[in-house]
Parts: sequence; structure tokens; C-alpha cells
Amino acid sequence: MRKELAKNYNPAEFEDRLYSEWEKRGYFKPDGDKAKPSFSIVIPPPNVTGQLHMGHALDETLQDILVRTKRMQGYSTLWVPGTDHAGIATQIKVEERLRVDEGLSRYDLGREKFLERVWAWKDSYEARITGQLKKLGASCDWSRQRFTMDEGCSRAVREVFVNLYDKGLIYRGHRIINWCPRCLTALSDAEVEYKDQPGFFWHIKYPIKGEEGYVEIATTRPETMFGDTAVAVNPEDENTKHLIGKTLILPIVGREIPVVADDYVEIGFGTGCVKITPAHDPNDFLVGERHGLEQIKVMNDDATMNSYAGKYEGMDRYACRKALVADLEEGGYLVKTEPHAHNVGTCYRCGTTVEPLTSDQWFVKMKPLAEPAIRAVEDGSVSFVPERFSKNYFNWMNNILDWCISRQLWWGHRIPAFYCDSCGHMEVSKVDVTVCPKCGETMRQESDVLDTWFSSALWPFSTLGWPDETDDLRRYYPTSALVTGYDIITFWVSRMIFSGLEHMGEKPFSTVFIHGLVRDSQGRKMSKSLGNGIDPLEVIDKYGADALRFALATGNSPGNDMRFSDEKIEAARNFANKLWNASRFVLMNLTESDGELLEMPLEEELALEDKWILSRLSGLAESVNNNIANYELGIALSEIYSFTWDLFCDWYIEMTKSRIFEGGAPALTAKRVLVYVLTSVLKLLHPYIPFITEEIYQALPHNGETIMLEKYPEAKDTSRYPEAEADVDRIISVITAIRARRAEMNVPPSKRAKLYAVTKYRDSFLRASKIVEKLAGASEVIFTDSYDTDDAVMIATDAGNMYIPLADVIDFEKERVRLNAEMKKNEAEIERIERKLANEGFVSKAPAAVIDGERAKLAKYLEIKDSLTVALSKLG
RNA sequence: GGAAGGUUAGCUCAGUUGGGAGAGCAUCUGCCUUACAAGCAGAGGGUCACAGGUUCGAGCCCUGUACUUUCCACCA
Repeated sequence: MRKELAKNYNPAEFEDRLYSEWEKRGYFKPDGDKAKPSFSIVIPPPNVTGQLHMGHALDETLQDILVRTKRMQGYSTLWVPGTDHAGIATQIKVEERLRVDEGLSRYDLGREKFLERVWAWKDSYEARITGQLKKLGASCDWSRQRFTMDEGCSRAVREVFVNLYDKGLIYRGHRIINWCPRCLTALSDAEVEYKDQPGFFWHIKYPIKGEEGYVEIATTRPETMFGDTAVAVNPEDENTKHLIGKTLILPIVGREIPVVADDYVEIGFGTGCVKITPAHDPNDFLVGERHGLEQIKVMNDDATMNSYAGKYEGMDRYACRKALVADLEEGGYLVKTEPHAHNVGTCYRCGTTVEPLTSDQWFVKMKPLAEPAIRAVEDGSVSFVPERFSKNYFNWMNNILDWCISRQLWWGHRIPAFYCDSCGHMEVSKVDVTVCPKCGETMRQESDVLDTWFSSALWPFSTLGWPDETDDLRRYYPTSALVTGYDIITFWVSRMIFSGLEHMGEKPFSTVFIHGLVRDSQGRKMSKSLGNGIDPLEVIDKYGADALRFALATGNSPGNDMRFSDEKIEAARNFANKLWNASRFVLMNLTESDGELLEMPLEEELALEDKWILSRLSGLAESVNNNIANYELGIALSEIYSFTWDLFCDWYIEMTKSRIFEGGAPALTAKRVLVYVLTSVLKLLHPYIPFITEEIYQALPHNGETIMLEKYPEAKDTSRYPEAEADVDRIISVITAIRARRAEMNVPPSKRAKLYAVTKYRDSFLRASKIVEKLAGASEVIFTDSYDTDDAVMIATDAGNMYIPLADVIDFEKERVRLNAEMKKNEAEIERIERKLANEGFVSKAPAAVIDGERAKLAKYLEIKDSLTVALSKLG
């Protein structure tokens, strides 16, 4: 006897075992065969801030499906794993841990000691993430695992920085940037999230020098008043024109500021007068540049007020705002306060309201880099799936501003710029410069680090060994596909594209496969604060990794969000269990040797239903291959699902039972086909649910070492038998119709009855008579040209009329009602088709095949109508 | 303000060149039929958001409207 599978599917028993076996045997490494085409993916590196969430699980699952499919399709397949240092995010976490556990700040430890803590954190979380990826079944090549701050990636970062600097595409400038007073660092535009918040408009009087009157300005941030260096009006505005050139006196401060003309001011909005604070507002900054205004920074880095705020110095910006407003009111300067909802920029990592302020930072000049990156998508060398996301990309790239890349953090790639404090010389260099080449004094390195996305942007080539010219780089760059969510197209995808083009001279990937977000069962984003996140590991513990992967892949269409629910994961687990049990049925009937079972039967040995399932399998393989090639992974999966459950389990297995129980040569044929089709289904499913498919494959007769390296089924593997397909489909519809009638009449399944068949498909029914008997509860199938008794139920089917003599169990009244209802439906159909065929437009313009189809249907319905008429008349 | 998506059965969603509306779950009925009750066999349930248009024919293509989600920009 062959090894039996346990009665119930229990993934915990084999998933981990199989993964370590795969890893040990090196199946995840790419095939070295140079003749094979290559397929490569670099993982979107998860942040080392924590553990994987459901979004990662989806991302990794989709990648693994692609990778495993390609591997089976004969590609030399490489999936590079790795993690991201995630600058601000990780630093915040470690600081928080430090504060809670030891009551210390990073300054208490100092840069070096603090970084040691971050590295320890990184090691521990990287290990955790790696473990989770393995649990999920991700078939990445762990021997090539990378980290954005490992030695190689760091070299790549320096190389790129210096290259760009030498080309004049990186510069240091005094500009207005977004500043997070909590993280104490600059942020790029992309790192600011705008949120609606209730606030106020404070209307304030600015007295005019030498006149009685005043100018009324409105502001949402009165505390920036200390930095006002002008008030602007639109030169075309009749109401305010007269003010141009006059001088105003800042209330409380007493400083004099001019009124300037600038068309930035919108006519008709507010008071028509805008206070200009070049050091604290990006628009004002530009106005200031146009008019040569002074920049007065009124805050410290932590958003407390500095000496320009006079008596408010040292106060937090909000405390200052409150006190200032009170003082303005007391001084008679406050005209009114009105509520105003406005969009406030917040730090994407800590949520603190950002403060725009001027600062010395490093920038990447974007326009020259953006142009080729736009062209690459326009000319199709990089394509988005679904296509519509390219619009998103163009929108961002066409309006791109220079990228602020310096961060005042400790955790990250330190900018390779070196300063000499004694002679002022500055040098940007790939290698550390310790001695000033100009004056011989000590050089100090820039203390700022780079935006975390700077290193992520290089990921597709830095992970393959760049700047060295490695074999991996030659073989696997450009990578084949990038799989990621639409939420980081701007952050990451766009930056990889221009970086790849600039530094490699070639795009980083051909396809960007975009997926949506995983939401909770109510459609909400999963988040820590809502507490609605579902931990993938818990799901795996309870249902298995295969069930999780199945649930994530099923019904997933590119670019669309999906909901995750208990029902979904249960349905997935149920499918796995079904597959498990179908395999048990096959296995428990296999008494012959592997060699005998692995042989395909000769065509003349095949039963009608064998041809049917083989032919359908061919169609399935064709469709699945096409859909996967088009990244329609969800559709492909649902096709395999319904083939497996509906066709293979519910019909084919049932059909083979009579042959199998009888034994002999027909039984052997059935078993061979069962093994073949089941194995094919396992192969088709393997990319989606790798564990269970391998476990069953190993129990079945097989030639290969692992299902992972088996050839992915193709349409041409099995022959097509169109007639057999049609014959068996007809038989199925007849069986279904009979079952439905029996169910309606409450005939118990155990009650068998003779079946009289009036059909022109007698041949195929004869070949399948055992099946019809078994599955339709018939004691005997009797073929006849016409049937003419009163005590029978007539069942009109696609294949003719079936009669069951069940006079003793029929409720005649019920039957009359049913026949009348059927007659009505039938007549409606006839009318619909006749109308269609009478329509000259249809007959003259529709394709012939469609017209013929309609005619055939009409003939069938007319036949049924006759039979129904007879049957009704017999009921009296 | 600009852009993209969604609206199909009670719920969650498929529906790929326009040709008689589908799945899973839920509901109802009958079954422990020797792989599976995490199952089997049946059944009910939809003006495909609304209004126009193109077409012989529209869930699908075009126009508009409503509601909804998201992205980008941003008003002092």
C-alpha cells in the first residue's frame, strides 16, 4: 500500500519542513544554465521598523507566484530579497524604545553609541522579517540577501552621489524646505502628508506709516508675523493698488515693512493683502526672491520661538500663537477671528505639523533626470500594469521639483561631503577625505544623512553588485518586473526609473505590476491605531501559509484594493482541504507500481470522460498561461479553482468510480488519467499554494525531485477532443436536470428508477451509461425512439427528453404547475429568438455563427415545446 | 482646483476584442452516497447607480448626472 495522507489537511505538519528542504537543496537559487532566458525580481525591501503586515504578505505572494511560475516555465529565475534601513522611521522607533526602557534620548548616548543600538535593532528585525518571508513560502535566493546600508549598497550610494555631484545634478542650497520639529530633520515634498484640520483666520491690522489707516491681513499662523518682511498686493487689484510702495508697521514688533506688488496674490480672496514671510512659507519664499526681501527665521529647530519673537522667545509656536493673539487683541490690532478648516502639512512618520523654513540642504536637480524617465514610460520600454497608473506617474514627473535629499538624522547613509573648517574648502568624494588638500588641516564629514529613498532608488542594480560589473548584473539587469503597491509609485518607482536610466544607462525593469491595498472586512485601511490589522503570522498559524496566499491571490485584480476577511481565508482553507481529500481518494486506489501509473494510456484506451477531462485540462493550461502572462493572477487562480473543484472533483472523480471499483484494464486507465490530471493541477497550483502541492506531489507517483522544478503545464501537453467535450457536457447537463427533478419531487437519493431516454446522442450515452446510472440515480437506462406512457415525469434537456416512470411518487398537481411554468419560460425564449431572427438588421449584420447558433436554439426550444405539450395533455 | 478608480445577488467581488448575467460566503430544502459535513445534491435571489447616445444587439463603447474611494496640488 502506498503512503496515505492524513484524513484532514493540516498544514502545520509539513509547511516548515518543506521550506527548509527546498532551501537546503538550493532550489531557490537561479539555474546556472546560460542557455535559459532569465527572469528576475528584486523585492521591495520591507522596512526594518517592524514585522510584516498583510500588505507585505500580498506583495510577496504576488511576487512568489510570478517567480515560481517562471521557474517552472524554464527561466533562470532570481528573486533577490532584502530589507530597507528606513531612515526616519527606524530612528524614531529606536529612540522611542530608548526613551521608554531607559529614559534616555539619542543625545544622551551620542551618535556612535546610538547607531550601535540601531544596528542591533536592525539585526533583530531583519531576522524576524526573514523568518516571516520563509513562513510565507517566498522562494527568494537567501544567499543574495541585501540591506540598503550594507557595504555594497553603501558603495553604490557614494558612487551615485559623487557622479551626480560631478555632473552638477546635486547641489547644496539655502532653500525653504519642510521641517519636522519632532524628528528635527528636513523632509522632501513627498514625505509631507496634508491633513484637514480645523483652524482660524486671524484678521490683523497692520498700521500704515504716516497715515491714519491700516491694512487688514488675514493669517492662519500669526506667530510667523515676526518674520514678515513685506505685505503683497496684486498690481491689478483696484482696491489695493493705492497701497503699493507704502510702508507698514508690524504691530507689537514695530518694524517697518514695505507693500510690494506681486501677482501671486489672488484678487478677491480674503482682504487682498498678504503678509510675506519668506523664511516660513514656500510661496512667500518665492515672492521674497522676486523682490529681494530679507528672510527672517523666527523659530528654532524644535519650533520654539527665537529672539526675533522678542518677549515670546523660548515659547513653543502654539503657545506663542495664543499669547500673541491675546496681545494683539488687547492692543486693538485684532479685527476678527473666524474659524477656517485648512490643510496642514504633517510629517509622514510622526504626524507632527511640519514647519516650512529656510535651511541649508542638499538637493537633486530633477528636471534633467525626469525627462528620460518620462520618455521611458511614454515609449513603452517601462510599462505599468494596469496601464492607468502611468498617468499617475506622468503627473508626478512632469511637475517635479528639486528633491531635498539631506536629513538631519543619524541613521542613514552619511553624505560624502567633507569640509575644512579652517580654509572653508569642501570636497565630495567616494573615499573619505581626512586631510584638506588645500591647507592640510583636518576635514570633517557632513553630519547629515541621505533621504532613505536615495538608496532605495538604486535597489534594482545595487543589489546585483553595482558599481562592480558583476555576472549577476549582466544576467539579471534590467529586472523583469517590479511588484508594488500604488502608494509608492512617486516615492520609489519613479526614482528607480530615473536612477536606473542615469547610472546604468538602462531601465531598471520592464513591467511595474501594481497591486492595491489590503483592507479590513469593512474596507478600512489596516492600521495600528484602529487596531484592525490582521497579522499574517497568526493567519498562517491557524490556517496555513497556502490558505493565506490563496486568499490574497483569489479575486485580486491588478491595481485594485481588496478586503480581507475570515470568510475569505476559510474558503481558501476549504479549497486546500478539498484538494487534499481528492488526492487521498486517488492515492488510496493506487495499487500498481509508479512506473505503471505514470504511463499515459493509449488514445484508444481512453474512455469518453477521460478525453473530456484531458481536453478541458488543455484548455485550462492555455488560459492559465495567458492570464499569468498578463498578470491576471486572480483570474488564473479562479479558473484552476473551478476546474479542480467543479470539473475534476465533482464530475471526473465521480465518473471514474464505477471503473475503479470494477478493476481491470479500464480501472488502470482511469487511475493513470487521475494521476496525470491531478499532478497537472498540482503543478498549475504550485505557484499559488506551494506547500500542499509539494506534499501531495511527493506522495503521488512522480519522476522529478520536486514539484518546484517540474515543467509548468501547457496547452499542448494534452490533446484536444472537442467531440468528447461536447458529449460529456451534454451528459452532465442531463444528469443535472434529472437530479434537479428528483430533488424537486423529494425522491430520496437511494430510490433508483428506470430512465427512458429519447435522444439523438445515443452513442455517447451508451458509452457513458454506467455514469448516467450512477450519478442520476437510474437503475437502468433504456433508449427508445419515443416514449408514450402516462405515468412518467418528462425532463426536457439539451440532449433530448428523459422520462422517469415514477408515478407512485409524483404529485400530479405539482407536476402540472411545473410543466406550465416551464412551458411559459420556453415560449418566452422562443418568442425572443423569433423576434431576433425576424429582425432584418440582425440577420444581415450579425456574424453567421451567431445567427446559426440562434437558429439551433430555436429548433431545440420548439422540440421541447412539443414534448411539453404532449406531457401536459397526458396529465389531463 | 486637477486626475484616477468604484457603483453588478443579502455580503465580498469576477465579468479581457459588444452576442442569451457569474463565483465565494450567507439563506432555504434534502443527504453521515465507502476522498472530503472544511463535504454532497438541489433551490431561491440581480431594471448590472441614473439619464441619454452609438449599434441589428450594451454590464461592456461614447456623453452627462449622482453617490463613493483614492492620488496630486493648495488659498494667505
